[in-house]
Amino acid sequence: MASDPGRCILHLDLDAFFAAVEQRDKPSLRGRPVVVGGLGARGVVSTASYEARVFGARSAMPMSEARRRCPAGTAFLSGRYEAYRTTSRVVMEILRSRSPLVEQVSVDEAYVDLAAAEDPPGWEEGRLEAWCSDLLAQIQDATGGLTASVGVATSKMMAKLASEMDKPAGTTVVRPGEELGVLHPLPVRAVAGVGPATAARLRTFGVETVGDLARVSESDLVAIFGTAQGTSLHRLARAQDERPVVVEREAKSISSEETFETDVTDRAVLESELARLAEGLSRRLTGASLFARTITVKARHHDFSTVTRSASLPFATGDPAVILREGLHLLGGLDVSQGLRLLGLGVSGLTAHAQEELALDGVLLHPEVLPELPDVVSVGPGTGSVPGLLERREPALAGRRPGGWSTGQDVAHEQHGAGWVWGSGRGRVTVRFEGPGTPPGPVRTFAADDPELSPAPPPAW
DNA sequence: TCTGGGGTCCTAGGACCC
DNA sequence: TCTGGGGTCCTAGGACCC
Repeated sequence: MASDPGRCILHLDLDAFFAAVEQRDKPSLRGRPVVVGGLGARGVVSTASYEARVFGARSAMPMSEARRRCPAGTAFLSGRYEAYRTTSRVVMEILRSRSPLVEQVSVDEAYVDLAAAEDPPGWEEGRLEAWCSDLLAQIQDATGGLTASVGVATSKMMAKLASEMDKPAGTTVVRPGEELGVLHPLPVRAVAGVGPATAARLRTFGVETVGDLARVSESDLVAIFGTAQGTSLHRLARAQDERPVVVEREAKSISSEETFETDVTDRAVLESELARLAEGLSRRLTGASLFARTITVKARHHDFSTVTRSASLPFATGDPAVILREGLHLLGGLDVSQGLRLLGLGVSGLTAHAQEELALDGVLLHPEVLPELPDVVSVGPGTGSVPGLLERREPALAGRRPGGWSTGQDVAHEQHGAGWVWGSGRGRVTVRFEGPGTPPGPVRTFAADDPELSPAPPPAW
């Protein structure tokens, strides 16, 4: 059976979300191409506004290429993630007010189980569409004009595909029984879990569309792709997708990484960076009341080849010094002579309780004696357990941290009021004075260290 | 100035235990 | 002891998603 008419799932996707928030908060950008993403040498595009997409700018595209494609007058902004999160929360609350079963997939995307709603809209022609249009109007009203696209269908996969069919600000309903007619003409990439690699492999078998895929036997798919992916492909090609809407999932890993502006060969710099990453991870673990047993170091070489090295501790920890020492140990085993373009640190094997003691041969060993064991790190306060690291750290990072002002950032000036950073460099920063409530004002340039200029929180929504 | 950052899931081989 | 097999944990890498 391709569909269960008892299930009714809505997928909502905020249109060009980051760029739309920027255009909302900066009236001078409305109607103009806006690209949000990394502005450094190695940045990529997070979101391009629809005006920028006309010129070919796309998510995940190198920023350098987006700059080549887009005309003068395009705004290239680094993100204001606080503002995006704030607006996201507003939208998710609206969804949760409509049904208790809301699965937030990302900052701009969510599934809603409409069958679980207090007053389910049902499949009736017209009524469901009106329900969706009311939802979109409520979102637009509460967010200062942001638009979203929604799809409603009997499964997550079909709902997501439906939401993509009429963007932006569209509503598409795939009613029970209509699934295969919609699904089969689409390219295989439409199936959840089919990316470039799988699509290329399927193409070698002459499979281009989902309809083609549905004609391949399950045993052939399992032989080619393995049990999990093979059976999944077979089912999804028939629109059989029972995945439930899951309100909350427990985190399995936490990681943090940085791509350097230029490749780094200096181990002192890498170790300082690792310390910074370890401290950040520790803070996030503490914030989530979690502890981790496995530490993973990730390194991307100059040629973009990527390796990971991981090690599991006999106990769970949240201590930055423990995470760092294990990370340093793993990093020590890597060849960095050709230079690293990226260094990352991650933790997994998360548990809610610290277990900083371990049973070995029936004897309980406490952290204090762990240093005597090979390959087991010490437990000590802060980064003090790595001699000299803090001292080395600041000079090593001097001149490397971005510092200063980032384009798009919200600021306040004592005389001129609220604005945002239009551009910066050479010790100067240019600010445009405007906000969601105030029309485009003047552009003024200040010294980057002007004491009257300070970072400001994003406008509230 | 090619290629971010945060995740999830799966596979495969080896260790180790029963 | 010519020798099998299941289960689980660990590590490394790959594919995919937003």
